[in-house]
Amino acid sequence: MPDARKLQKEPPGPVVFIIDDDLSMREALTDLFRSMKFDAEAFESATAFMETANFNRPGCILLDVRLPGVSGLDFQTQLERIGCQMPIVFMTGFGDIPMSVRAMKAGAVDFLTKPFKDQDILDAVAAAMERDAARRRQSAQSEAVASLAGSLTPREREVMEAVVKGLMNKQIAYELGISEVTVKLHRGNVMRKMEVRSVAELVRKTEMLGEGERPPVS
Amino acid sequence: MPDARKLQKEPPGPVVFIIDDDLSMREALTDLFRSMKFDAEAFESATAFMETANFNRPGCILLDVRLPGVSGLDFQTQLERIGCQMPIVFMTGFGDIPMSVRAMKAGAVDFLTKPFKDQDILDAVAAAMERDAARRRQSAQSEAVASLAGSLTPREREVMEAVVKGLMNKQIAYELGISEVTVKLHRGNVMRKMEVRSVAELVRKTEMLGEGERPPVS
DNA sequence: ATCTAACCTATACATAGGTGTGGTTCGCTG
DNA sequence: CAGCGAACCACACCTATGTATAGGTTAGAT
Repeated sequence: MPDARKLQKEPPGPVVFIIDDDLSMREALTDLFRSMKFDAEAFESATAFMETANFNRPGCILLDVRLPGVSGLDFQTQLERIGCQMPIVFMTGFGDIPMSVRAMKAGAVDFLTKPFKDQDILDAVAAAMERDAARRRQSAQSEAVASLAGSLTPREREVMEAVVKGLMNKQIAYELGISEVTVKLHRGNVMRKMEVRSVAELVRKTEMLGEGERPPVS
Repeated sequence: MPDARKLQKEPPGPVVFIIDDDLSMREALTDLFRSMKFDAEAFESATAFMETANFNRPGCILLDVRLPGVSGLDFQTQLERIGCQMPIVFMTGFGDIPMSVRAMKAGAVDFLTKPFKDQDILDAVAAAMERDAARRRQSAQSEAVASLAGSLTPREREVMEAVVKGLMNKQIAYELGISEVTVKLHRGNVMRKMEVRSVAELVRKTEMLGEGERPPVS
């Protein structure tokens, strides 16, 4: 991750990224959200957003379906693929049902038809922020665990997996072809490095490992 | 559960419940699904469905949005409230975007606009069946665990909770105000009744307890 | 060549967990 | 009241786990 420093320095306040080709809409929305507690940044196109925005910030995206270049729906797919998990609220003046259904199936928070009331978009953004915060909590937890697990040696990892499977030391020893004392040694290291003091805690921590991750890019 | 016997006797094949006030549509869909591997049952209205259908069967619901009496969307809410978790595929000839979004947010599998191609509804139903099967697997597992846990005495349950928290026997003994030997006794009973042979397994089983349930009705 | 990390082993002791036998008490129910 | 199940305790015995000490080998880095 080459831009880790940049991410660290970002302000923690949630931001609303507005992507719409209509200038007056961008201004209206920017004003609206700044009048609330939120940061707001507006972009004219998907490419402008991709070039400028830091999409690892806490926040959400307000996305117009009809954009110059790629459509909002395709852009949603694109964001998904590069690992941007920011919740998306769609807006459209000329939409149809299949479009909205596709967006919702792909995980959109809401799909608003223009014109909408201020309250509608505020509610949608609130829901999106809530979803983002939840995902972020989950993700932070699982990264913390992954970081601990990263300090394990390969052997310790094997032992840990066997322990959470419920195997006894002697079984682990047999399976790995080593002596029971060595298993105890590794096991002790695992407990220390994973910062747990019981098998129960260890099981719960390891269960968070296969969940919150999404490889950034390839 | 007064109708448990009835549920047991139902055939296991997945069924498509079709709810549409248009007779020709009902017939066409019934024929279509019967020509595939599915059972199909058609209803003219939501009330007819509620009176006749066994909605604990594996299957899904094809629901027209515009119905005599309650709307399809309200009916969705209603089903949710009474604990019917069958996946719903909406169909409509006269829908709008907010309608489809509301349905999708409430968990609908799909929202098709009439006229649709056979393949569209077949795909949607396949997805719905898949979702139902997944939910059913999950639910069956968690019921099996709940059943095991149901055979525990109150004290054994307390001990189990303490064990999965990672407490040691002596801590459990202190917290419950009993001796350590008694804790061991209860603990042994817990392991036997829950059909596990390690704390790791026990933790995993208990983690399935607060998930798959939904009280049928009040 | 030396150092280090990762891996392995052994002995020894301490603590934790599991099982069995036997017995007490209480409250409920036939 | 007798029987039963739940909950409790104790003693004894065994197994499993944890920790510490004191080593050993190997592969890769300095």
